[in-house]
Amino acid sequence: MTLSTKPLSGMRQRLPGEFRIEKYVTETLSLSSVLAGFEEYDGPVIEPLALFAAKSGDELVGRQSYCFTDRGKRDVILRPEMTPSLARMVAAQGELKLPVRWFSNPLCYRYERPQRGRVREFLQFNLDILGSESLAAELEVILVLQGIMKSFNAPSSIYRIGWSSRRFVSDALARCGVEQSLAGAVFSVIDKRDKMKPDAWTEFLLQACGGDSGAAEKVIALVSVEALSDKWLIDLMSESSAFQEVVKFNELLQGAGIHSAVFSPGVVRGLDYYTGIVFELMDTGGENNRSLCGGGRYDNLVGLFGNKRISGVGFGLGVLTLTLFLKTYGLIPDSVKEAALADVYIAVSSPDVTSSAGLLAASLRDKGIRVMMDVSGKKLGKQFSEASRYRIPFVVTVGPDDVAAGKYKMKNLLDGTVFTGSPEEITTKLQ
RNA sequence: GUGGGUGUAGUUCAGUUGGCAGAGCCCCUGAUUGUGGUUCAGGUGGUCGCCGGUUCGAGCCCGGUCACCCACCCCA
Repeated sequence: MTLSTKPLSGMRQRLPGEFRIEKYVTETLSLSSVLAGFEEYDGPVIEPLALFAAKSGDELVGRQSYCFTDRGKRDVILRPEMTPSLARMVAAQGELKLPVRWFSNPLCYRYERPQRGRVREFLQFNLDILGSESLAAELEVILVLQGIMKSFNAPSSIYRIGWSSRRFVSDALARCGVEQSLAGAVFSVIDKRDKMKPDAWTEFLLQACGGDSGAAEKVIALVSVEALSDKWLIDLMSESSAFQEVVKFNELLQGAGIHSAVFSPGVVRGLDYYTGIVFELMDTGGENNRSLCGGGRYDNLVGLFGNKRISGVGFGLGVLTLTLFLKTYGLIPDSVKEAALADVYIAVSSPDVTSSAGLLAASLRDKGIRVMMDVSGKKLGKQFSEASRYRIPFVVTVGPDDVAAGKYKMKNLLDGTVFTGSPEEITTKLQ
């Protein structure tokens, strides 16, 4: 039986050309994080199932996870996300100086059916602040998010950061007359608003409200609110501390110049552990109908590991969805897509001088010059083709005569000129 | 888990009413035995996803199956 040439469905396999682009994306993410004083960390790929069962949500753990029993009879899971591991790491370190600002770029796993922008093994960039209760922490992570988009040269017209507050929406639903027991169902109906036809959605909402049409109408009014200055909203929420927090955060965002952030009561986020401000980053065009990034505040996650209560705020960002977004808008630089593999190619005209060519290659590399030495043994014309294909700008030819003379010819493939000189002179020329 | 689509050369895809398996690109060779991109000439490469059925004859029709893609669900 012959083995398949394909990897398992949805598993990550990158040829160099694609890997170079992914690397550009992840390195840019890291740079933006470091620029804001964040430190990188990592955690285990395999975790106890219980770590996720508590707070991540039934759908994620029950249906979309890689879980199995290991040889020690432990129920384990390939991490579907990073945040619970992060919470544990912070909970275990009594000596940590709070708040911590950490980021990571973990491979995560979800057993879902693959489609555009969604696979089973994926990189999910994470950035979090733990140990700060202040809204400044929310502001800081969104500032980093905005900085990331800037570093990719994405104009603010092509994306939108929608934000809301779980606490605010719960409070508002109660004031709209939605029973406490129905709030969860109404949450998920709100989340689907953009994906359904208005009539069908209204009907769906009415059901979720237990047939209470008065409450349903108020919920519709609530999610239709476009500005926090809306008079109906102010009347409804005047005495709500969650509303005051939302107003306050809006002022912070506006004052900090984050104009791509828009208050959207419809943003709820799927993960169960979010408790306060939540946000997501969407492509405003139609090509990528999925959020690139989602995040928010979680108050109770670290508490799972003891009586310590540490509040956190952060976001996860799909490297693959971000890459698709960047490709859609032509934001992958040509220098990344068509990077030269070396500064100079050493063409070898005869096997007799391979060692001399190697010596030259090594001495150039010692100076930090990127050198690709021919290993094909093909004739010179082919070796030049090879150099050209790799977009290498210079070719040094090594043959018996050159070795004897101690001087080599170096051709500039961009303008066709030829320079002849000793290894030292060539080094100088290339530096 | 649900629905739709596609499987033919390394790759992107044509393939007429069921009648010899095709093209572009890539790759290789040569024109040019020490100098690339362009051009020209030639060439390698296929169990038509797999199994079965109908037929004198199946890439094409029928049944099954597998794989992949897209969308839903969910989410990054």
